[in-house]
Amino acid sequence: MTRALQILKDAGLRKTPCRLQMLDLLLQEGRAISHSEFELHLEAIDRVTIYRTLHTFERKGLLHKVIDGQNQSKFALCSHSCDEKEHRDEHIHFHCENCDKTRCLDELGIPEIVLPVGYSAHRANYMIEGICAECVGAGT
Amino acid sequence: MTRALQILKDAGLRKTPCRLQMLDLLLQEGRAISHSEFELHLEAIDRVTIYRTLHTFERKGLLHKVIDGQNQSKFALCSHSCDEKEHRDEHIHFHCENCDKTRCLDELGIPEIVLPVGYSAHRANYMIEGICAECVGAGT
DNA sequence: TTCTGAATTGCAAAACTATTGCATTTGCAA
DNA sequence: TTGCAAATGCAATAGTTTTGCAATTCAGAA
Repeated sequence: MTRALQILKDAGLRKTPCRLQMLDLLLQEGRAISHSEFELHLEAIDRVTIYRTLHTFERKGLLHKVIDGQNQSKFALCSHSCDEKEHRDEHIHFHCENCDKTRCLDELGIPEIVLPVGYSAHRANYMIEGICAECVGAGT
Repeated sequence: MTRALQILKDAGLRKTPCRLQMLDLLLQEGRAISHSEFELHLEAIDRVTIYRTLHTFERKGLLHKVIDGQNQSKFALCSHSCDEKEHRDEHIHFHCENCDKTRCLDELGIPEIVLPVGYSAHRANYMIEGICAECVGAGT
């Protein structure tokens, strides 16, 4: 059984071509992917279905939305224990200004901050923009 | 001379009603403001002019774009030495889930991170979501 | 103060991005 | 194999941002 199929089963979701292709792309690329990029890779699939699948995956805790600086939502596979009830995404994201790819730096936790009195935190988001390892030294 | 007028002069920009009103709102609120919120407050001004003014201000180093947790762009006055050439915005942003307002926590610097080998950072963005001091204890 | 050119604005239209409704198709368990 | 809820495709709608262009406005020079 493929990895994608296993993910769908674990989430209690039906196996459909759209879902399998989207998971395959995410697994293959290992980074956050935008709706428009899915659209390019899944030619036979309707735009709307991709939107709906993204929402379904997010709701089931399979994906988390990544905010990059460009007003574009991207989605990355949750690496560990996310599910319908509890959604944790406490790592740093990196957006490359050269190739525009966004990656989760799963190994880097977000440093805690002491907030001013009166503020209480639920969630934190740490985004770094720069040049990624693939682009460094590769010219522009 | 009003504060807003001084800002425009320093930036070498012409005085126009739209610009003055936008700066006044930013100065008065002391937080990041979205395009749609500007639109509500500046009734006689065209949407497109607001978009263009935001771009102009950003380019001149008067504003920095803040991405809140909903992937909505908001704009906040740069507090110190930003200009056309150098743009620094190295502080934490806080987005209140209750009132939806976004503030710059100017006094809180962004903790530095040691990136994996090969990555180089230009800019960092640290966003905290939670409940702000005004909303805590005020019920929902 | 008046004039003039460049900057700025408003309006219309286009380009994107995202959502909704509904009829049809599909996956899966009984 | 069949039935039905889930998922999809298509059309339409809603929302956001950008672009082109003509008209207006600002600020410095005369």
